[in-house]
Amino acid sequence: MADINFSHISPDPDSRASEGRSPAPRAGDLRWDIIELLFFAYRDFVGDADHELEVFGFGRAHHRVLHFVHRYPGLKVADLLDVLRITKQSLGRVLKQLLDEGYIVQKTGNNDRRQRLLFATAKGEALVAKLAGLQTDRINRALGNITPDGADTVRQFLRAMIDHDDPDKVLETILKPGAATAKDQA
Amino acid sequence: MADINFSHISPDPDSRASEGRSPAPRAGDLRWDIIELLFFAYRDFVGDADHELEVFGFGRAHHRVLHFVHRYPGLKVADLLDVLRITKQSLGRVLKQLLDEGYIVQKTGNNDRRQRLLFATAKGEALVAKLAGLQTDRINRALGNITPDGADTVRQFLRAMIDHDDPDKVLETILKPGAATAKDQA
DNA sequence: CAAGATACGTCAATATGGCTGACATAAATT
DNA sequence: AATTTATGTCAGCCATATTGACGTATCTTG
Repeated sequence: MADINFSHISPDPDSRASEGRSPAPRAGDLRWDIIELLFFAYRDFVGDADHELEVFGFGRAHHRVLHFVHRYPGLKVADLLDVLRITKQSLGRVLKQLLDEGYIVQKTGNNDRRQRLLFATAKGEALVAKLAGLQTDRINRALGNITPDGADTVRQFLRAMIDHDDPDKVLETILKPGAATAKDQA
Repeated sequence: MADINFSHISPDPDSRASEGRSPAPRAGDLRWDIIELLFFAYRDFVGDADHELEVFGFGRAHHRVLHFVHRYPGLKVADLLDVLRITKQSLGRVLKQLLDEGYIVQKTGNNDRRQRLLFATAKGEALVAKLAGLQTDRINRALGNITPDGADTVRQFLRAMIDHDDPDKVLETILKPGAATAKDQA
């Protein structure tokens, strides 16, 4: 049945450069290789969590909320909106579910009692750790043949891929120069 | 007004490891740093294209279709479904728009006349190149302070993040051992 | 050649997760 | 006291994904 051998679908002529044993790319060349690697890598990376989330009746949106609440305990709703870059209404639906089902709790702010500071419950911690575990396994596998210096290079690359203008507050802590994470700034 | 200084939202205790000046992570540690960097990096990476696509009334889905049709000219509909991992019905809408508006053309397969081989038109090529240009600019900026060997490390990492079991045919060409892209296998 | 499998297209209904606009309440600020 | 801020919520819209069913052209096979 005319077994498709894909000889006819190899990348087309204008992807001619920046490839092979990575010769220095000429100006104007497009980074098709890295563009595609990012697509597939991210697809499979989030796929790990997606499968597990289905079991709980949650989606990617719930994961993002739970992740940042876990990582930055006491996050305000407004901060969460900044980080996720979605509207209050979109967040509302997802957050309500996580609250109702006991993955997250709210505490009234001490200084400003209008604020609802968000915290993950034990149940929430357990789920987010499980999801991070799956993703960590993938990352560890991927870093398997890479030296510690190489891992730093990967971090440096990812960090530099992020917009640095007008960072929200969470992003600020992540991007603070030099450190691998915000923790080191405290 | 109680300026939020985020001292209270620094990453919580169980993210205590695998950080700093990347000490070798202990077993069981979670890669919170890379998980978050991937999230933000990918968000901004696709954001570049998203903004431009709005101008054309297209979404991310159109970009993905156009990208792979451009990169692998003569791609069959079935192959596209494999790569994108969406259903025929979902692809249908998006593909129809791209066909109707002249970004893609179909040609009946030579061997198998049931197949509709897909090709980008000049108009399609122009758009996809524009989008790849934006993303390439970001990648080049990110690789700015990284050596050629470091860039290879980044590629190696991204490649290793991808599922290698049951690869579809496009992925197969990308993952073929050693080479940076499929082109080198021809 | 007839039967069945395959490649593709499409209709209909549904879910998720975004969006805008409008409005309400409580608490802080001025 | 008036205003602004932080949050929540109602109502509706849109994009993109899903499943299931069905139709048609074409290739493969008994």
